[in-house]
Amino acid sequence: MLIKEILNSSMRFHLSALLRIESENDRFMGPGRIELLEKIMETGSISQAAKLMKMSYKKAWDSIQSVNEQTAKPIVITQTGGEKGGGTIVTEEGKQLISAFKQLHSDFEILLFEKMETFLHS
Amino acid sequence: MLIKEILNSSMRFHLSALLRIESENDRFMGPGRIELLEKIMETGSISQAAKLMKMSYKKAWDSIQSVNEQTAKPIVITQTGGEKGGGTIVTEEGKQLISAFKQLHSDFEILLFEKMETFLHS
DNA sequence: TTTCGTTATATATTTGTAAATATAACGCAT
DNA sequence: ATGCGTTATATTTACAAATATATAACGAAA
Repeated sequence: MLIKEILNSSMRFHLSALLRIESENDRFMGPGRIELLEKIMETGSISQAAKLMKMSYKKAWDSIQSVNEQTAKPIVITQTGGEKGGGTIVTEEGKQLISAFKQLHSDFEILLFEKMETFLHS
Repeated sequence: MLIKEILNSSMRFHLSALLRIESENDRFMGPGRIELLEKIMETGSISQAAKLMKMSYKKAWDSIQSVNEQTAKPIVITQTGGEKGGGTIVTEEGKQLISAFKQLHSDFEILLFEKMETFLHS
């Protein structure tokens, strides 16, 4: 008997996987941090990026702090004070990291779909 | 510049993905539920299985309830009262589901490792 | 009919995480 | 000097999820 015959046929099932890169103790990169970095690129500010995502400033700050602590080259550079009160930019290395992770992520989405088909017919 | 050169070289990074099968509203199957089903097979009891996993009985019961509600064929069969007070068995369909999910999961472990290598050298 | 260990169910408590709040520090510009 | 909007940091509050607790129901066996 196939797996799909065991499942409730009126329901639609799918495979989900929250893809993350982790180091020994800490998480390093995932969809949430990617979105945060992209919003920082757009706005030039941690606080505005957090607001756009409806994320607390503290969580946003902790996140970018964590990312920067796990890289040899800084991913974002923050400036306190100054003309506009300060701001944050994403470095070239940061942009490369975003791009590589998004590629990885989309590759995985495809794999998830393929593997689910195999599973249902096993 | 390669991604691996951006990361802190003294840390070890890996790709993680909590693999789950979900329906529209509910989760269906994941590593926790697989372990629970296996422990039920071993002990013949939800309460003993929960104790082995240090899971609350309620969570265990809710989980197997949820699984059974999402299948055409029952995955576990529970009996209330009787000689030993009752008990729970995993059906043949349940055993097949466990086997298929574990295969899927181990396939993915390999893919995760391979994709991480590609990522680091991109 | 009493005992037993289990399933079944509801309610209360605890715990952990996230968010909210408050405040200080910063540095350019006016 | 003062104001501004931001980063930086600590503390408090709120919420959600898991756990703990309590109790009823069950049915075979003694």
